[in-house]
Amino acid sequence: MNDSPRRKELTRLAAQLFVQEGFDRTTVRMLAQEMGIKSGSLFHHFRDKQEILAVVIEEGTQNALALARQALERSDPEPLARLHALARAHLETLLTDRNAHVVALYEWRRLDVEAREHLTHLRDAYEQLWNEVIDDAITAGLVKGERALVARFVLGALNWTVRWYDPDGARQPEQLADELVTMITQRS
Amino acid sequence: MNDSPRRKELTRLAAQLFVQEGFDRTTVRMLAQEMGIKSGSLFHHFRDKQEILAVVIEEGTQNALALARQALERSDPEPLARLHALARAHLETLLTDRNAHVVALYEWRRLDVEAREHLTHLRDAYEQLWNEVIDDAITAGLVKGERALVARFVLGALNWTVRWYDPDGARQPEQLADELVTMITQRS
DNA sequence: ATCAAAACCAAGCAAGCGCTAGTGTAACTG
DNA sequence: CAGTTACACTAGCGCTTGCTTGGTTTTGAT
Repeated sequence: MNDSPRRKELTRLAAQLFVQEGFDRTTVRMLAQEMGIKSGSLFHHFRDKQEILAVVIEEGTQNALALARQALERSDPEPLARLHALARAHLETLLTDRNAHVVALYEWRRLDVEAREHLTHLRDAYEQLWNEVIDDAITAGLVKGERALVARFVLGALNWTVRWYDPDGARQPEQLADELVTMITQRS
Repeated sequence: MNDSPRRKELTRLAAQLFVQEGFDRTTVRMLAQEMGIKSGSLFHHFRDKQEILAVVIEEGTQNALALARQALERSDPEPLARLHALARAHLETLLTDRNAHVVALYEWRRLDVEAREHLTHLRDAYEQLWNEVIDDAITAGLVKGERALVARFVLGALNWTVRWYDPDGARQPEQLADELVTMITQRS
């Protein structure tokens, strides 16, 4: 189908409900009510319930990928600066576009096979950015460890923030990113 | 209810199904079939479906807590040794008792209020162990950062392993734990 | 003013859901 | 041996689910 503005808005609402209730417990009737239409009308915008999930996750991932690339382009080419930039970009999308990413993290397994394959490619592209940046950081002696493991540990630490981060708290996403980089980099 | 050996076995099977299908998509009929009984008989062992989830998570958490305490008791009292010991214990339970922990991580929100409160206390007790160990590591100058943030980053990195770790791969859980500790500790 | 496309609605189907009621039976317990 | 308990069964109730159908209204370009 298309990507009309109406559909964008519906997707945003769906993401919110999926976070609140979980994908399986969110009924098409709940979705429709939140959108101010009847449950039957929902299938004019989306082929089926699964597609809504796929669209929510796709949009979040595309967004993250775009922001990460932008951040790297604008960054100082020094390995440490790039590491900071990518970590900040990651946390910023994660915590502002939070709903979509929580859904991506928690409901990934509910995607059907085709959607999962498509989105896996997107996610791989995103992780490739991390691999490069971390490779450089290790080569420069900033970080100790194997690339593959470091990347996974770092992404784990960052993604885990959606579980405890309080947006109303005093701390900004950037500060979190800097703290993480501090933790894993060696004193020069 | 009790904690008969039969119930233990049923719990183990339930955990496996919950991981495969997710809690909501796992029907009582599926559970019963996997257990070799009819769906009605299931409610002789568990009050309702929710209770099965609670029991699965409780058992996993109790196990992790016991193992962590044991590991700390046996460990050399040096901060670095304790950090290693706790990380190893964490990954060992996480990856051997994997099903229960995946359920705990993914289906926590499906718990009803009472169960969630009870299990939150258990989890807090577990995290308290981490807080102490990390506090000592920071004081000893092994790790840079704030205690609260370091603990959350480390737990995130460790828990994330359930998403990518391949038990048939060459790497042992202990090695992973050591790699993580290497990454976050400062060269002496 | 016209008319196609887009958006919506009322009604409901077929399937599946968690759970209950009532019964049978074999194994323990006094 | 009578009584109790543990465990399983059959049958199905009441309800919700995702989705379809067939038709109506709204919108916007010409």
